[in-house]
Amino acid sequence: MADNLFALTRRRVVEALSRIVPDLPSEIAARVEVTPTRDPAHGDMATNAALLAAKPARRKPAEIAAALATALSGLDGIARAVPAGPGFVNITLSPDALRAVVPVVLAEGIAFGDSAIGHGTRINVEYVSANPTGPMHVGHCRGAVVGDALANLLAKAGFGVVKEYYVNDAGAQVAALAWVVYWRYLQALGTGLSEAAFETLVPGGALQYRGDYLIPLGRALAEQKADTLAGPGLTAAAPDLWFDSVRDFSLAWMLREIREDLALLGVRHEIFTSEREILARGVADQAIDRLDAAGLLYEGVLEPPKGKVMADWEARPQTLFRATQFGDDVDRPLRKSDGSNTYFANDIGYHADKIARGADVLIDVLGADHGGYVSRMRSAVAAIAASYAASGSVAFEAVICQIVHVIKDGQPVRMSKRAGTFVTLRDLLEEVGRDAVRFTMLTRKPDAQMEFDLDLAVAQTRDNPVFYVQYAHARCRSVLRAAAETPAFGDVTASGLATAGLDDLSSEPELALLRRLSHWPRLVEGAAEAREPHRIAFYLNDLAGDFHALWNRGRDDATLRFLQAGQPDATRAKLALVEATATVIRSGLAVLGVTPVEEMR
RNA sequence: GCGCCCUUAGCUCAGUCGGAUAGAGCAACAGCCUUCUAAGCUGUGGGUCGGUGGUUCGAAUCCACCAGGGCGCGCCA
Repeated sequence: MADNLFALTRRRVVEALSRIVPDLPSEIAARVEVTPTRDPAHGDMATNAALLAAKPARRKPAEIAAALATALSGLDGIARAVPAGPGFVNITLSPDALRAVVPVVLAEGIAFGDSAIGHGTRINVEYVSANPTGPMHVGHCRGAVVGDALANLLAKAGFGVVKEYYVNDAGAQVAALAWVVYWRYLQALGTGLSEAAFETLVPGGALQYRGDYLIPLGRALAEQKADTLAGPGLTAAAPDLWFDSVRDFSLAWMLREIREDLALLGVRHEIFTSEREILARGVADQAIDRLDAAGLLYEGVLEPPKGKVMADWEARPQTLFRATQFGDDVDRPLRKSDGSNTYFANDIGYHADKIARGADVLIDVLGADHGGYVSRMRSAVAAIAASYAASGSVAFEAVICQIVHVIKDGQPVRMSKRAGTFVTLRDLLEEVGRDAVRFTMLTRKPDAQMEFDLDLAVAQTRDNPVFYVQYAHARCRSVLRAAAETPAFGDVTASGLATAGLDDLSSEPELALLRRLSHWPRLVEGAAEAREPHRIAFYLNDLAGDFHALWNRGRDDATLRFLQAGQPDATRAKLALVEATATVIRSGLAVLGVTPVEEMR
């Protein structure tokens, strides 16, 4: 039996259909679907094949459906196939065909559901990429979890995945960071300089990043360097004396903090790419030169944005990239008026680097505030792929993560450091724990705003999906532990149960659970193609629901309890189902990066 | 003003490249512990899928326009 009942059945449907409609166009055949039915009265699966074939065949859908139903009815594992509605064919599988999923799951373990639809296509998933100027906060967290789960999901679906973090360590923000840390350093030394006086020295005339979190950096720097970076009398020294070392010290510190936060969240990037390094290696310049050589750059003047007040706007010639040739609304500037690169220009270099390292698809997981950036990056990737990719083309995709509103006691939490309400990722982790954070962040479509209810995330109730799914897994493990104590039940490990006879599994709630398990490979493929890891969380919630329902039916009907004293064969069949359920839950939790719970007491 | 995203039950949200009578949880009401975990389960009620047109065998889904919410709009990242 194939891993994926739906894929197998689909092949059979297409085969039968092509006999009924001999000159079936291949593009029609490609659109044939075999889907789970919404209504159990419609059987296990339905196909739209006859509806699709009707037009090219110039025959009535019902007529083709009838023929298709007849053809399918005789096949092994199909108990019944009947035409229905406007031209569907409803398929009811034999119980044996449903049961066959169990030994497959037990043999494959959490690898069950692995798919080959990715065909090894190399996908680079870039996520988090928080600026190393401050601690990670709740906003970064969603992108981190979504990106990580998406990467896991794509890997499970057979893509060759690279998880990457882009460190923006070259811009003006990093310079601003260095200035603040230097100020904290002088303070730690006990400078007599006033903050106002110091600010007159700062480029731009004002300190940024005023949060207390930089005070420890100043202290550490003071311990490490004593007063060697300060001017006479603990005043500010000339920047060329201290700037590089303070900047490097600060970057290293912040990046270490970020990596620690990510580790606590269970996120592990394979590659950290430094913007400074991209610049130092000349990657950005080279990418821009190639765009220039391709005739895609010019000096021009952009129209002022309409409907937005820009007090200091004036017409200026700039180096522009012809993004409009690739579908963007407007051409985009690559150089600031001081001649340095825009963020976009450097990012072109970075994306060129990702392509040069070998990627067929680039996915950027971005916050909602970067939504306006997508069209220009897509244009740039299309333009540079021609000269960096062996195939000459690379797809660029963006997964946009909307804002997270934190709710506590039914009220929105105001993000305020002064008020002591938490803002950082670390606080969130301490409050609800890693698994709850990850799972909860994945219970919404990425591009929909979400409310993160702190109380719900740790609640031990049905409406908390984290708990509900974990509870189902714990119950599975509990039964298996109990079974292991009765020698008459035999070997109740996964491998021991893989050979169990399953004929006893015939009640409706058991069949419903089998059906759900059989959906898993199909669900993985759909979620991966749609880049929607939240579907995994919803599936697990449904699967847990089927299991809890079966569990409770055992209260009314003793024959549905998993452990049947004196009936080792029936018990082993049920235990195999329990083990398979636990395994698929673990398979899904692994994608989400959530640890399964063995016991809840 | 322009672009992108969103609008589904009282609330929070699913809804499979267009598929059958639009689903789940919460809240409300009625039931289920002599039992492998009642931290759970079962049932009932609840909908002009923001609005109006269009495309077709079929639209919550695709297209156009409109209303409401979010994000963005040269030298920030």
